[in-house]
Amino acid sequence: MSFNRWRFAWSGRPEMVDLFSNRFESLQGTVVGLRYYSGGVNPLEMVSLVREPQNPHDRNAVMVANVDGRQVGHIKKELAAAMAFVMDNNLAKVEGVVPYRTNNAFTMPVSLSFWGAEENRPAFTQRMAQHGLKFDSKGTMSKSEGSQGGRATKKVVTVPLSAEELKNAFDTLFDGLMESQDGEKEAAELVSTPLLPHQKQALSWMCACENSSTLPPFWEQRGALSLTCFSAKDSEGPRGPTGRPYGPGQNSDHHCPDPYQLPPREASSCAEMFGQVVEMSVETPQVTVSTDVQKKKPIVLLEDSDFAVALSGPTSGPKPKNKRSAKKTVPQDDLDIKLKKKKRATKQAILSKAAAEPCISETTEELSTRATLIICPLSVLSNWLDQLEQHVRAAVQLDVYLYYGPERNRSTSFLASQDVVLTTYNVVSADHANKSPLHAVRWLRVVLDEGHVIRNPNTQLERSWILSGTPIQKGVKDLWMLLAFLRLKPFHIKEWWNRVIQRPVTQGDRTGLLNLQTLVRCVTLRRTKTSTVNGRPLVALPGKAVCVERVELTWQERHEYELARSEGQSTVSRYVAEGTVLSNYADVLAILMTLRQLCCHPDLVAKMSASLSAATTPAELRQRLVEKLRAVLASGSDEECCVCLESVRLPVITHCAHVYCQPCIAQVVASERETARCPLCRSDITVSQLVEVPPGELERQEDGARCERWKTSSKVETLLGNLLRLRSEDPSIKCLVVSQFTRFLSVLETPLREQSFSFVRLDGTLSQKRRAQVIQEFQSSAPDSPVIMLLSLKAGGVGLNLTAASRVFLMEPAWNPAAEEQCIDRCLGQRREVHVTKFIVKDSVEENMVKIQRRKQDIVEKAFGSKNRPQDVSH
DNA sequence: ACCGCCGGGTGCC
DNA sequence: ACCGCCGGGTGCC
Repeated sequence: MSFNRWRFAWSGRPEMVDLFSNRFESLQGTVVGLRYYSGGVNPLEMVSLVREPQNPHDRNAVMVANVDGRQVGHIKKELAAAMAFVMDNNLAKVEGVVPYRTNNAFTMPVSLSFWGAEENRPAFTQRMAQHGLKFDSKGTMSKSEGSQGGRATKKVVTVPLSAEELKNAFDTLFDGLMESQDGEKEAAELVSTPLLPHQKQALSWMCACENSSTLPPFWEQRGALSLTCFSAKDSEGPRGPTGRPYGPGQNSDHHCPDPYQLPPREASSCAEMFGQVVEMSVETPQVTVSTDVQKKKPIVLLEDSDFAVALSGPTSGPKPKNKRSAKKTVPQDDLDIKLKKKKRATKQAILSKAAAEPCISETTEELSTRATLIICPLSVLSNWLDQLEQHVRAAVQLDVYLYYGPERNRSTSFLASQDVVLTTYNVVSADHANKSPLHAVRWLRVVLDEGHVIRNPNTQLERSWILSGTPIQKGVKDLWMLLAFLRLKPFHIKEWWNRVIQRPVTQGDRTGLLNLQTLVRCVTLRRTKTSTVNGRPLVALPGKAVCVERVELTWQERHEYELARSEGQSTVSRYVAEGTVLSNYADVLAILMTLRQLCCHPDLVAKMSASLSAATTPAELRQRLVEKLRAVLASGSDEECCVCLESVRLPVITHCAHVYCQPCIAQVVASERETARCPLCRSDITVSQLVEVPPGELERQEDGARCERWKTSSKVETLLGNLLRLRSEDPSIKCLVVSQFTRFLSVLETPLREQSFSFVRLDGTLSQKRRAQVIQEFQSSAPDSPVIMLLSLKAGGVGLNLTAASRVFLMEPAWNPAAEEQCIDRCLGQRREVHVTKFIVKDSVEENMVKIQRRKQDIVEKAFGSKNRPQDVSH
C-alpha cells in the first residue's frame, strides 16, 4: 500500500476506535448459568458482554455471548451489579476473554478488561470500589471474586510497533498472497477464450473458496497464531432444550435470544466463516517511486461451477433452475477494468460464502436464484458487457441483463431468471430508497466491482466477491466495510473487528497487526502485473513506445522565459543565502510554476503581486495570500496537499504561504497539543489564520483570461504539427492530449476548432455523469466520433478506460512521474501498441523536473516524519 | 456442584 | 434444642 493511503492508519487519532481506548483494569469474574445455554467457548476465546436491562430476574443482568453471538451465560450477579452501572453510564466498555476452562460444567471464569476514556477513570474506580472491587497500583484486582486471579491475567508485555514498522507492515500487507497455490482449473466450455495459467490458478482458488466447507488455514491454525480468541465452531453444539424453558413472563427482547427459538445449527457452523479477497494488481509504494514503475494489469475471473448442489443448505431455498452449466470466465487479457487509480492501483476481489442467517431468513420472502449480480461503477459497465460478449462462446445463450435506465425490468422473477444481472452502484442506491427488486432476490453470487465504494452492505447473499484495486483508502477501517459486506464471521460485527484488529492496530500492537495480516492473507488473492506463476510473468504487456520531442522556444518566448528565470533565480539565491528556502517553499514552487507555464503558453501565467514580505498591513497580507492561492488554483496545476498527498481539495493558504486542503490542515492543527506548526516550514499556524479564496473570484479570473486575443506558442505548434501529420496518415487515429494545466487545455481548444478536429475534453470539473458520456463518445468507433481527448492529468478517477487512443501526447513533464505512467496505462488496451510523445522544452526547467521532484518528495517526507512521531514534535 | 447454601430433621454415648 | 450436627434438596440472571 502506498505511503499516503496508509497515512491515517498509523498517525493515530483519526482512526482511533473511539474514546474507549485506555485500559482501566482487568479482573476476573465468573460466568454462571452455563447449563441453560448452548453457546460454547474454548479456552482463550473472546466473549462479548451484553447488558440485559430487561432481564426479569435482575435488572443488572449482563449476558455473556461467544463469537458466534450465542449466549454462554450470565455474569455473576454481584459483579454484574457493578458492571451494569459502568456499562449503562458509558464509563467503560468491557471485553471478556475466557482464560481457561475448569472442569466445572456450571460456571466458567472470564477475564474482563475495562476500556474507557481517561476522564472516566476516577468514576469507574470509585464505582467498582463501592462494589468491593478494588484495584491496586499495579492494576491487578484485589479482593473478592478473584480467588484464582493469578492464573487469569497473564499480562503480555509487548513492545509497541513504531510508526515506521507499521507503515512497512501495511505496505506489505497485500504482498505475497497466494504464493503456493498450485491447483489449476480449466474454464468452462462456454468460455471461448483459453485461460492463461494464472487464470486457471485463480479460478481453481475461487472455486475452492465457493465450494469449500472446510476452514481456511486461518481458522485451523488459530491456536498457533495469535488469533486464538475465536471459536470457529460450537464445539459442544446446541444443548437442546434440556434446561428449563423461559417462564411465561419472559419478554422477547431481542438482545436476549431465546435459544429454543433458533433452528438447529448445521453441524459445522464454521463453514459459514469463510471469505477470500482477490487482489488483482499491484502498486509500488510511492515512497520508492522509480523509473521502473510496475505494470498494472487488472484481472478478473468469475466462475460458476456446479457447486450449487453441493452447497444447498437449509436456507438456500430452491436450487438450480436447470442443469445448464452457466460458466462465465472473463480472462484478464481484455478485461480492462480501470480502477480508481490514485497513485497506484491494486485490484482485489473478496469472496465469502455468506452465512445462513437464521434470524433474517425467516423475515424476508425472497426469490432464490442461481443468478450472479454484478454491481460496478457506471464507467465500467460497458467493459463488463464487452467482456461477457467477447469471451462467451457465441453458440451459448447466456442471459445477461443490464439492469439500468428508466425502463429497466423490475420484475423479480425476471431478474431471478437471468444468469447475470449487471447494474451500477447508483442504481442500487436509487432503488434502495424504494423497494428494490434487487434486494428481493436472493442471489447466488454478488460481485462488487470497485467494491471499496460500498457503504451499506445489506444484501443477502450466498456468496459474494469484491473486486477492488484500493481496498484501503484511508485506513484499516475501510476493510471493515468489505468484511461486513462479506459477512466474514465474526468480523462483520463491529465489536470483534474493533477488538481484534482495529484498536490493536491503531495502538501499534503487534498482535493486532498479526491478526490483520493473517486475516488478509486468508481471504485475499492478489494479482499484480509483475506477479509470476511458476517463475514466469503473468502478462506480457504490449509495448508502449515513449519518445521525447524537444521543443525550441521562439526568440520572443525565450526572452520572456529568461526574464522570469533570472528574476526567480535571484529570489531563490537570496533564500538560499538567508537559509530560508524551506519557509519560502511556496514561493520557490510558484517560481518554478511560472517557468513551467511559460514553457507551455504565456497565457497560463497568472499575474502575481510581489513577495509576501512586502505586505505591511494584515489586510494587505491577506490580499496577497488570496492572490497567491488563486494563482496556484487558476493554473489548473496538480498542486498536492502535502498532508494527504492528493490534489488539494477546499484549498486554504497559511500565513506562511503554504497551500493545503482545509480539512487536512485543520486536522494537523487539532492534533498538535500546544501550538500547531506548518508541516512544511514549521511556522506557527492557527485555523483562524487560514485564508480561503472568496467564492466567485476564481471564475472572474478565468473570464478575464478568455477576453484576450488568442495567440499560439511553440509547444502548441509542435502539438498541432503532430496532430495534423497523424490525421493525414490515418484520420481515425485517436489521441490523448494530456496536461496538468486545465487552462492549457482551454488554450488548445482554439486551434483544434480552427483545424476542425473533433475533440472532447475531460477534466476534474466534469460531473460523473458527463464524464462517463465523454468517455463513451471518445471510445466510440463511429466515423464522426471525436479523435482527440483533452485530458487533465488529474482527472483520472474510477474506471477511466481510454483504450480507443493509440497516441498520447504529454504536454509537459509532471512532478510525479507515476501520475504520467498511470495516465498512459489507462489507454493501454491490450491489443495495440501505444505511442507516447513527451514534449520537453529545451534548456528549461522542464529538463530538470525529475530532479526537482525528488527534492520535493524528500521535504514532504521529512515533514511527515516529524509529524507522525510524537516524540519528535518538540524537535 | 467432588462445591456452598438453605432449611428440616434431629439430638448422650 | 433460643444450639450444633447431619444429610437431602438444590443451583444464573
